[in-house]
Amino acid sequence: MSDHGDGAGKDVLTGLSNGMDRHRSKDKDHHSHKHKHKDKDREKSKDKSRDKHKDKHKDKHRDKDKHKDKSKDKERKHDKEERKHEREDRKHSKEDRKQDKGEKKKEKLKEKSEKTYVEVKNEPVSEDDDEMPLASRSFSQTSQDDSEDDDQPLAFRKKIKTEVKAEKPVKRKAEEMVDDEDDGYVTSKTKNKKIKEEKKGKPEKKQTTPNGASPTKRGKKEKKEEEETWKWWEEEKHEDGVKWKSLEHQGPVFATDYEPLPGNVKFKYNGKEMKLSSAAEEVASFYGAMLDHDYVTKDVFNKNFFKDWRKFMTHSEKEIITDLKKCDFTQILTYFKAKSEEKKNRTKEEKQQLKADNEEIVKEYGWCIIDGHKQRIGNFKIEPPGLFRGRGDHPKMGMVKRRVMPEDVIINCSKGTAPKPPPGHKWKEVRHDNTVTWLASWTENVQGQVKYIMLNSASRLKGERDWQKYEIARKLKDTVEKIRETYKEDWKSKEMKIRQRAVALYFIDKLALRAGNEKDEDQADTVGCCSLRVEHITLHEQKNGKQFVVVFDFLGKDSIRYYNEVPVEKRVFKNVQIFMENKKPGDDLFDRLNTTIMNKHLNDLMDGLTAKVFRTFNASNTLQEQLDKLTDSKSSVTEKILAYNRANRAVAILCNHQRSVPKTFAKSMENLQKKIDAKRESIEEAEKSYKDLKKEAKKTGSATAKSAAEKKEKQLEKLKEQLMKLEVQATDREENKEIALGTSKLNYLDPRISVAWCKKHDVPIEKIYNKTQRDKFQWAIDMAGPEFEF
DNA sequence: CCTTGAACTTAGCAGTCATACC
DNA sequence: GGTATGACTGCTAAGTTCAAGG
Repeated sequence: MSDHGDGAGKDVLTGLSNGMDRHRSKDKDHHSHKHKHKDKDREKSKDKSRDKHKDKHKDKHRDKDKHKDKSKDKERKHDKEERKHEREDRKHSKEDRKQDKGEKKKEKLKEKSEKTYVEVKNEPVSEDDDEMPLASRSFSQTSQDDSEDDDQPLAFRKKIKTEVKAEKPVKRKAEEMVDDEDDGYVTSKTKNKKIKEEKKGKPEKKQTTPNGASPTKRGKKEKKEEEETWKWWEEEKHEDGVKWKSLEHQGPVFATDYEPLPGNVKFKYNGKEMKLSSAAEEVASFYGAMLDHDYVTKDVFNKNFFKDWRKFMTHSEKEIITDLKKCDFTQILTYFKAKSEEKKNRTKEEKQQLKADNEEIVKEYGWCIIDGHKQRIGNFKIEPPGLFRGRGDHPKMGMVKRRVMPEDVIINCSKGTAPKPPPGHKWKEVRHDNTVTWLASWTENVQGQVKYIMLNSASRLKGERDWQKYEIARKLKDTVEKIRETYKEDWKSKEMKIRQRAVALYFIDKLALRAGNEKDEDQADTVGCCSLRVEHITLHEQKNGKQFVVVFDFLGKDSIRYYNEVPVEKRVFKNVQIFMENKKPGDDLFDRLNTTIMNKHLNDLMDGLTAKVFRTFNASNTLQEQLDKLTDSKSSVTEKILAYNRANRAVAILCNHQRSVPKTFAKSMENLQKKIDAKRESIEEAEKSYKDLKKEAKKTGSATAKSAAEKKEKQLEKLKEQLMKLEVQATDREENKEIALGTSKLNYLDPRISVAWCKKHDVPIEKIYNKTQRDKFQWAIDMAGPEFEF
């Protein structure tokens, strides 16, 4: 097992017949309580036998068969229930840890060395058969020193760090100022004037022309010019930490005011009509509009909603409405449905008018002027109020997301250019912080996180960072072999922490796992590499003819299931065995590790290296390899594109980018199959008549018959070709049904690889990237020649 | 050191749009 | 001309990372 270099997981990468069993975990279906209970029971029995590995394995096997039965959803339910049970355990252990932290250093030290000792004792068993008796000897002997070592250098490091910090000038903080009028006045004012002039100049031209003769042509032309002119990648970069010199914008667009329901739309409680206060009605309508959605079948959702809804009720409403089950929102739903129907049926003119209105808003608020250049803003609209739709098993789903007011919003811009708040309102604050890239921000009430208005991905600010990201990934390509040697060496380390780190890094490298930060209890329970728990992996000395197989089965980001059976090096296998010893299913697999430790180590190995760089590197590298492998320069453009898509798919599989099977998938597949069958039939027919014609031509020898036969032959060929195309389409679609290509294309694949490939193989870039993507990757399209290699 | 929070990237979904197809 | 379908876009949740403060 020394194949690491090209990583397993990659043998899978043609993406065509992947050995990985990946399943989506979202449960979209309604689930009956029956299932729940069943799962619960199963779960219980599992709990009982959790310390017996054999039983556990069995259990997992059963699970897998179940997957193959396509009962993914049930499966996930099971996972969930399981987690719920074990959450308790986790809480405890977490609390223990927290307590640990709180205690005095000396005690901590003692405890630590004790723990190390325990682990050490187990060590030799597994190490013995491997190859280093040395380690086993030194391990237990030095363990105590180790723990001291462990602590001491840390203390030293800390000192050094603080010293260094003290010397360094503190990072420039925003000069948080309540708006304009003050010192920097003259300079900023003059600067602003310049900008304003520029700004004034352009839009005015723009606005006048559309009213004139040929609006569309002219508009397009100008837009093009604007977007294509700024080749920021040929300009000098900003000094460290500074994100802009000048920034001017119009502020965000707020959600439209609440529009009360018409009088004939009635909410009913306990069968009786009831007029709600405006605030309560608004929240009720959020719920009513979602009545068809799966969310409303979930207890957590309903509970959260109801609790929050009551906060918006008047006193008397609160008294009456005490049970969500007695609420009847159906008229509200009907109303919204009718409304969207109406929307669909609007006349052309109305639609056009609407479109024009929207464009007007974009023109006004969708752009900013940054360092003298007009750039598109990504999300200039403030999120409207509604019910929080967390993904997966989110404890906060259904909570009311409040309406954001100007008073909640912080504006960030150049001095003296602050946009006016909507009439009758004030901004929460106006600041001028050029060390950040956001134009406006507010704190959302459900999770308490800050939300930002930022630039579009075609902007310099985003593009530059994107470019930089890929440069770091390329740098990793040069050093990755060395890093691999290092961590392989570390598998043998006598220090548990280092071993864990090395094994985790191996997974990150080989499987492109995410780092895996710790999460709070009030978020969905998902994990990444460092936060894997014992319950997420199972070990098999032997599985499907392969040795030392680790089976990963966990919910990752967005509660997407990751399932993968991975043959690993023996040493890794043994190490994981050790990590799992004496642990409950809910315990951390890498109990000595977190993302901070991992990233710190990575940064020591290479400047700028973090866990996620491996994902970028892995993805881009894979694309390059696959393209080189799959592209036949003699083939047609269509075939080349197929090759590209396959390479892309390989990456998507590696990164576990899934999507739900499109709702219409089965149907459209059926249609396609019908087409294929029809085509087959007509081929048969054509074949028959061709034979007949040929016979006749032979018999009669007439020229007309002969040419008719030839004609038929050609037709036949054409038909066959069409059939082939359809078949390719069918397999392509089938292979793609659960895989999302977009995410990797947008976030992980160095666009220069694709651009170079297009240039080298004479494939028009439009075939690979749509307009938005071309905008985003402008820099790459401009700078990468056919010779570029990742 | 550990926790928390800010800032920025990555993610899938749902609605809309464009286009192929009848 | 209408409809079905896939592509695209907007949306916003959910990650990662870094740095500050306790």
